[in-house]
Amino acid sequence: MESSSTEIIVQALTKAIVDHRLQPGAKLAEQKLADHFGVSRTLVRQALLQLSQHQLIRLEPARGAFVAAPSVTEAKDVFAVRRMIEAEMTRLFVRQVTPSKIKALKEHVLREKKAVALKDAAGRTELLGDFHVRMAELTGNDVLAQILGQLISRCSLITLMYQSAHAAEHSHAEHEHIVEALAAQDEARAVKLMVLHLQNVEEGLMFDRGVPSSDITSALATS
Amino acid sequence: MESSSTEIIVQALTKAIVDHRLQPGAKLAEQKLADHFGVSRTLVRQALLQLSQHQLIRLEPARGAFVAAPSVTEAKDVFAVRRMIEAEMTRLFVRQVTPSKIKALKEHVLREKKAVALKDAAGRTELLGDFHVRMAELTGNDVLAQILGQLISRCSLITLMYQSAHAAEHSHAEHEHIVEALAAQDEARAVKLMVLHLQNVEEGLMFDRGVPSSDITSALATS
DNA sequence: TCAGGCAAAAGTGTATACAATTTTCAAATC
DNA sequence: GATTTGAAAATTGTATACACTTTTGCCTGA
Repeated sequence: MESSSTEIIVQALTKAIVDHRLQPGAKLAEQKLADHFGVSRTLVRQALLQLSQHQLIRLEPARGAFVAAPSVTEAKDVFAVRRMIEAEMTRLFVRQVTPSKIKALKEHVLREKKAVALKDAAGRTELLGDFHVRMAELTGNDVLAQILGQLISRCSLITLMYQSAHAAEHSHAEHEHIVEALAAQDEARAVKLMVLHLQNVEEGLMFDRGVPSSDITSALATS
Repeated sequence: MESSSTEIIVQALTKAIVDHRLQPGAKLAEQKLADHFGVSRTLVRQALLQLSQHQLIRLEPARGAFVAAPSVTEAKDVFAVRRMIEAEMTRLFVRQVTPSKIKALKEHVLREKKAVALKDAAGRTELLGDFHVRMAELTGNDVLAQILGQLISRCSLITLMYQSAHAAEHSHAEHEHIVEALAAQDEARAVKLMVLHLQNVEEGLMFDRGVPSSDITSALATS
């Protein structure tokens, strides 16, 4: 079990969903995916089961798999949990900061800068999320990194549904400031900046704009 | 998809693992489970895949499924994350506390008292964990409840591997004190008690005692 | 007695077959 | 023209078949 074929399908679909190539509400038919990946439906179903546990798709009994369309409530809940975890994570990070850890974060922020400069929307969103996961990994707590990774991938979907075009550049600048505070071992400032950063990201989302019904979206996409 | 047969198998195996009827390291052969539940291996495999994502079992390629045996490092990581989340959760709870929420928690603590009195070890462990999930649910943040639920079920496995016989009663008393602080809307005290409680639980675990190798355990268990 | 090796048995990984349900779409009815 | 109906097509849910890997256990030879 735990074959790598299944893992490849999960990765590919995750990327397609997070990159917004598959719109929220889109149907994922098993046989079509099986043909595309050159495997049987068995492996596709394994992959879909995993994706549903990651909350990236929704499985409706006897109807199939659909790309998830997180509700505004769910979006706010995810961000609330992220603030809880990341505020404490930031404290933990400051307490055990080392030059090499700061170096690792600075290198990551540099990659972000390049992605922003290149107007690479998909890669940018991914890197902006990875900053937080990288921080978690650097604390040495694997469970923390895993839990946060889950939340971030759910955020990606939310972000891509609701985020305005210009909000992303803000995030990058805020990451830079957070790293500075971490380097200075200024716990209070680092925590404050992190919480503020997450609030900014959440507030930058346009929850007021009408969320397109998934069915309508699909209809328009195929017409 | 998402049939209820699979869900039944997941529930049954989860309970068996958390209740310690299946020891860490025990092999879960697909055909035996299929026979036991009266279904084909297909559904068993779906269930095992889910359990592996919940970290309750380990899947080894071409070798099969084994009940997870969390390492000491992983145990400490899980508790560290729980402290992060639950400290903030307690703050959130106090800020939006209502009489009916306190009532709900008090009723839960009462059920704990009964389980402790009855020396019902399995039900006791379950209820002690559920206290924290119930708190999360009462904050109205479903994502929080879901994430914490995951961590708690991992803790159950850890607790059952390492917890001393007498540590459980402490937890119950501490839950009572936490509820009192919540009812008094004393945020600082509630948070302090919660963090202390989690530290006590973790320190009550006997990490120093030799962790039996899973294979040896199985061998001795069947002899 | 014990280590090594080989064949049989058991178990997992993937594909396919078939049953059950949903979707589609055209014909019939109002 | 809109709505209902019903059969065909498509799709999902579950079981089974088969290839491949691992485990088991006996047999051999030192």
